Amino acid sequence: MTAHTSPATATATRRGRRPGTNTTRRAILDAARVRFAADGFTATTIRRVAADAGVDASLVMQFFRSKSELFAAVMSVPPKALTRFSAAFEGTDEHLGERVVRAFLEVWEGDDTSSEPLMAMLRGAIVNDQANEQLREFLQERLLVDGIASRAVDNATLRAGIVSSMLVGLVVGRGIVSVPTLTGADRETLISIVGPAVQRVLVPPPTAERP
Amino acid sequence: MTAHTSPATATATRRGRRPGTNTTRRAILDAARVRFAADGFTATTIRRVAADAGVDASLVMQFFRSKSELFAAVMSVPPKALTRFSAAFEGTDEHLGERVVRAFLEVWEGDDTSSEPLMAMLRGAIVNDQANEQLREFLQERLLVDGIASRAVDNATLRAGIVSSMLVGLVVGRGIVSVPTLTGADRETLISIVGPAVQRVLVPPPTAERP
DNA sequence: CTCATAACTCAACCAGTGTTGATATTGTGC
DNA sequence: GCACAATATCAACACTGGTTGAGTTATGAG
Repeated sequence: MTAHTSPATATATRRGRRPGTNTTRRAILDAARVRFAADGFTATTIRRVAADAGVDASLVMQFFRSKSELFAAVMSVPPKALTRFSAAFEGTDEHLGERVVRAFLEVWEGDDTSSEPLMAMLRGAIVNDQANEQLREFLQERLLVDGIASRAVDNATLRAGIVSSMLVGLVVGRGIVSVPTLTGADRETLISIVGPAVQRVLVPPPTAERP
Repeated sequence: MTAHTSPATATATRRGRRPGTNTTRRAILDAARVRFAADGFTATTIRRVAADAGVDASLVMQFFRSKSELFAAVMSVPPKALTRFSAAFEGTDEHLGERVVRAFLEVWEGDDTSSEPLMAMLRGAIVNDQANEQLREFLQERLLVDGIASRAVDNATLRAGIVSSMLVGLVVGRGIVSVPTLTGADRETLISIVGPAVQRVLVPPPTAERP
């Protein structure tokens, strides 16, 4: 809504290269990240991103070759997030579930800037093949596997995948579907309820589990 | 891919009303259900649905007034599913979690015909407002609430929402993202792992839960 | 200074897509 | 049999949205 036909700055709609330092590429990326995270892949148009960045649409195409590549440049699992998860696995089994849930929620619902690529990935996963593959890989390999693989449990990988997908479901319910009950709950309450459940999946009690 | 310019049947591309009984409306609905469930809302075009049904696109518009209404006619939570869930709550607390998970998976991954409306709803939930609202309502009210509301637990509604969204996440991981580990696991294994976790959310042990 | 090159904008193309109005054929009630 | 409604196709409109090619202005190396 800000800049459309005539940006507020003095630059106006001049025709050629802009004077001064070169910030535009970054600006486009920022705008794209926001849009893709908020509106999803199909609902986000290049023209809109360009407008948000105060730039012509064709420039976007010149920097990134296509809409898909622009999306790919934005949608990702930040390495920070992966580190965060690995860290959650250090230490004893005792409150493992709780730690994992906390890490998950903090990473996904942290400050907007860092969670946007994740949201973009989620929202794109249904329509865009790259996002779908990225999410699959995330759920399959990158997330809890290396953490849990070292633990001596049956179906370790499966358990990791289950926990991941379930927590993604929780995030979707809060952030995309916006279920009032879920959005209304504060993080700690959520952790106190979900934590033990996740614990139960990751570290099953030795007594039961076999009918 | 089948019928486009010249359907395989003898009807050819005749101009007016077809002789015989009237099946076309149902055919359109069937085609739409399949497409919406498989490709999602935006990726599904009216022309494609029409082609699948062996019909001109404008006829689809005549029966259902718009793409959204066609989608609305297809995407839904079948009453059968709701009944199934209610039934899962009858009986003791003891294996409640297991029963709920089983009901959930059976309903969502049953024969294609009955699960397609649910899948359509899921795939549409990101792009289409109606689907989003329907899913929200499903997670919020229709699902486990009436079942769990009668039980004397703190945060009963919240717990219901948590379980629902987590199980939706599981279904998404299996059916939409197609995580190999998850798709590879058979339903009973899944139930045996997820059941206790869900149990832990719905019927928390009286001893713990307060740090 | 000069000139290649990078950073820009403009106008337009092109393919789809939802949607509509006109028309043709069949069924049905009188 | 006949008018009217229901069922069907066809052609085309309006519009969006990704993508492209040509032209315009700054930067930076030689």
